[in-house]
Amino acid sequence: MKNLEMARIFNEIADMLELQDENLFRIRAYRRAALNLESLGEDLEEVVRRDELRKIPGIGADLALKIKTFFETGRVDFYEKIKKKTPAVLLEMITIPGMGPKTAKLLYSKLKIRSIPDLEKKARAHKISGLPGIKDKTEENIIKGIEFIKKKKGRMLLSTAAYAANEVLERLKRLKEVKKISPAGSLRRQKETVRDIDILVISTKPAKVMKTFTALPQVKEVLAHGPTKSGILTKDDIQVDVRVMEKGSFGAALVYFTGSKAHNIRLRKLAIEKGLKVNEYGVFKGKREKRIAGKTEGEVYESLGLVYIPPELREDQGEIEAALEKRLPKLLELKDIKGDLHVHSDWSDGRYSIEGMAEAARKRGYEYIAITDHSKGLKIAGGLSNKERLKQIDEIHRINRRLKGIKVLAGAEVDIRDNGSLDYSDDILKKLDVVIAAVHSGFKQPGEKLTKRIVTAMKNRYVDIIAHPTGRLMGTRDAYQIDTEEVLKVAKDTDTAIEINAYPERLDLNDIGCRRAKELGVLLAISTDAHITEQFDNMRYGVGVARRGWLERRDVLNTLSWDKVRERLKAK
DNA sequence: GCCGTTTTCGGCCCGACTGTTTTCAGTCG
Repeated sequence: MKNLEMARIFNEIADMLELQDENLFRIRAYRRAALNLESLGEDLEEVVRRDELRKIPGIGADLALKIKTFFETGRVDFYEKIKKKTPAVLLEMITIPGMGPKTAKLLYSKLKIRSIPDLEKKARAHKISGLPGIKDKTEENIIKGIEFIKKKKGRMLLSTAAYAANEVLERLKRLKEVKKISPAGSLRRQKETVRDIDILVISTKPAKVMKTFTALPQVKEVLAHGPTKSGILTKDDIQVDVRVMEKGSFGAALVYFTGSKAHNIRLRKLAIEKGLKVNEYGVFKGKREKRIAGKTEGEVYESLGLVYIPPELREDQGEIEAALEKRLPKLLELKDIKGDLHVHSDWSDGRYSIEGMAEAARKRGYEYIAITDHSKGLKIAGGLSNKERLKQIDEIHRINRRLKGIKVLAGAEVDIRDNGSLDYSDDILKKLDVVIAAVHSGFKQPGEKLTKRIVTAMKNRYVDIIAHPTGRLMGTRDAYQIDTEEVLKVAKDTDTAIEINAYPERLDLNDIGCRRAKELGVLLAISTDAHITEQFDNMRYGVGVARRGWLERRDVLNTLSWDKVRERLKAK
């Protein structure tokens, strides 16, 4: 898939045009196109082949031609040309927080900056202060900015952000001046990774809130401290921004701070078409700017002729059109989940007994779990031999007779071997209630081979679910190069469910894949892959992915009750 | 550079904070 590469090129073109002081809207066009390529559900090359590039929002005649040429020749001439003209150091300089194209160009031309270390050296030697419009403070900020990018870790996992946000929320909630508080931003949209944490506070005493926030014990550095908006860096180098508003603006502010940016832009355009104006304070009408909405999010959407759009959909990926036509999906909710179909016990690499896991699941209100310990080939994870597997099946049957209030399915996470065959023979597989097949080796094999292994596994009549289909571990390992489209199509044909693995590092299948799966009529199973009881909590991240993928209850296998899920699994 | 049931040309989202000014440009989200 070259989708991301194409997006990167467009983003880089936008950066370079910005350095050339180009028309802002032309720059925005490149960025918008890049964003839409990043979130494209299918292989861009397929779209080229069908000659449907211009159906992608933000791709017009010019960009379509650039994409087409890129696939034909492997290069984009305009990109190569502009790149030659732009000093590479300028592109690096604008990644420093607080430094935009104007400052970067000024420093470059006046001081002949050659590299970031060179810039740092000159800043520390006070060569920068004294240039037009620049004094000591700016110089200090440049040094700080360079230090920041040196240690910058990029985006954090959603789970990390949720934890950090909660620590700040809990602290601020204790203030009597805080009337309402809500996380916003990509955290609220349940994006798989988050850059920084946005929090909205409703209070009539913003100064007090700002003062408390910037003095919290977890603060390492105050990045900004204004009357209603402040930003801090925590001791874990996580940026948290808090904005205080009055209660009549709560809904409008929450829409604004939740984003995404693309979604907000669409809302504001829609408002203009209706003679309205939207900002974080509300929706305003007429010359006298009378506020007609703002208190709740529902009110804001309604005033624009839309039904309420859940945060997870706010990406300008068709949700606005769907809301206009009142055909938004009724998204899956955590409470719809009736059980967990991928759970490990101490028979393989889990920490707790089968009963221990079952008991914890029952307490969560689940009707069932599937114990799916590893198969014999995965020795490192304590995979079960044929004999042990049969013994475990008997044991699970015994436990079921004893246990009240929850059912345990006898399952297995069966290794897909190098040739696509499975790690147990059919006469063992058929004794299991649920068979999950997964790739645990050969991650670097060519895409065709990996795809073929998974496809072959799905064609086995006993395989019910494919676990973590792309194998990615965010921050550690990229997705392997499988042909997702092919996998999904075969999943549909063979009536195999695809897993949404809810491990925060995995979230695999991801949101984009889920949406495509739904379009193709593929059933998903959201599973925690829990190795300890606490990991059952990760279900909410899996549900987050599903919601971002527009999934409804009927699209997810484990929303079915015990009887139905058993029937469904047998039917394959 | 994109886009169109008011437009194929002329629009294109909106505001806070900072550092430098003395009314605002630059940057960010």
